Amino acid sequence: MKKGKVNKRVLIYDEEGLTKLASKIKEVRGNKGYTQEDLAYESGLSLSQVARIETIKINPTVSTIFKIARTLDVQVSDLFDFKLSKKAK
Amino acid sequence: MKKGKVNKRVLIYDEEGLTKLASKIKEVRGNKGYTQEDLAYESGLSLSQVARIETIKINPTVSTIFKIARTLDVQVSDLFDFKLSKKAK
DNA sequence: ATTCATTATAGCATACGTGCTATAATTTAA
DNA sequence: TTAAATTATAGCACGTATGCTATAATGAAT
Repeated sequence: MKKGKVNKRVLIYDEEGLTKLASKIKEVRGNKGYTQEDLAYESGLSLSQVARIETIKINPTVSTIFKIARTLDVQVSDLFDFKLSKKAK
Repeated sequence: MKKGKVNKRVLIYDEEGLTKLASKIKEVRGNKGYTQEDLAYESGLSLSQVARIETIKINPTVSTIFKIARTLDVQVSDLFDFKLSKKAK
């Protein structure tokens, strides 16, 4: 055991889902002819945040995704229109 | 794009979307015969977190929703199967 | 009313999501 | 190539999502 802190928190970071979500957002944004800056400005999000989401650097909150969906004028479910692999049991 | 207008820091908390998401999760969880504790245990989330989501106390991250979807064995898009009102422009 | 199960609330510590400002890297246009 | 547009990265401050532990409220069962 390492010295110092012991209880390291297991972080919730679903790489598969975040990767697929990022692809969806990029896809829809591109299809609408929006730049990251367009999306950021119209949604009220920061440009850095949009970039971080699309490059899978963070695990955004659902309200952030709601803002993106509203701005891109798609259903939220459209941004989650992919399948996750089954969890291990 | 448009510049010169500073983005005001606004709390990101989409009450409408979070309320509908909470309803969906409760609905699906109930239909599967899961208690909050079942869902928490199997997903690896804390019971308090599940309760906070269902009572709309927090704005969860998407990875948290991915865990719930996997545990309830539904598509993520099923948990977002609702419409948001159009954004004001 | 009394148990039992389930759901909701509360306080704390800590990791991290987010906005902001800058800068770098990459892509596109000329 | 050069310049411009677009995307990506980085560090900081602040608020919050999350786990944990515990307790309280609610509901169901008759």
